[in-house]
Amino acid sequence: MSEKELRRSLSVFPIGTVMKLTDLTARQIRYYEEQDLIHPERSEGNRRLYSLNDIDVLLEIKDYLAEGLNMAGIKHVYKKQKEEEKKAKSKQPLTDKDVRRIFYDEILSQGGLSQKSQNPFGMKGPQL
DNA sequence: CTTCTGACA
DNA sequence: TGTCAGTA
Repeated sequence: MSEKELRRSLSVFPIGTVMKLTDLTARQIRYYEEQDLIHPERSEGNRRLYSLNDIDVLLEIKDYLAEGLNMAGIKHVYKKQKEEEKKAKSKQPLTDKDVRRIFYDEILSQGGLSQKSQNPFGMKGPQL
């Protein structure tokens, strides 16, 4: 692991800072943690400490939500993303955008995973 | 003052 | 998801 990755993984921000950086409510941020989408560490006083990586994920989740995906859809994306990561280690490296495009198509073609009252019409498509 | 967990008129 | 309570 490079030093840069290590630093991005250091948990140092309290939830208040993450709220301002992501525009998400504390309720949402904690909920996504329950869904195992992020894994913040805890301080001595049991306070959550987030890393830059956690913030990036939160920002991505916000995008997926805006694109009309519900929790099931988002979890599906990350699940598939991990599967691809393993394959990529032995084969050709897949970029983050490739992963997004591939699963965006896959998910939408299946029709499901989109949020009920949202996107009554069509989705705009991934911003690549 | 900020964050945490649990709960729901 | 919002929000209120009672803490730490």
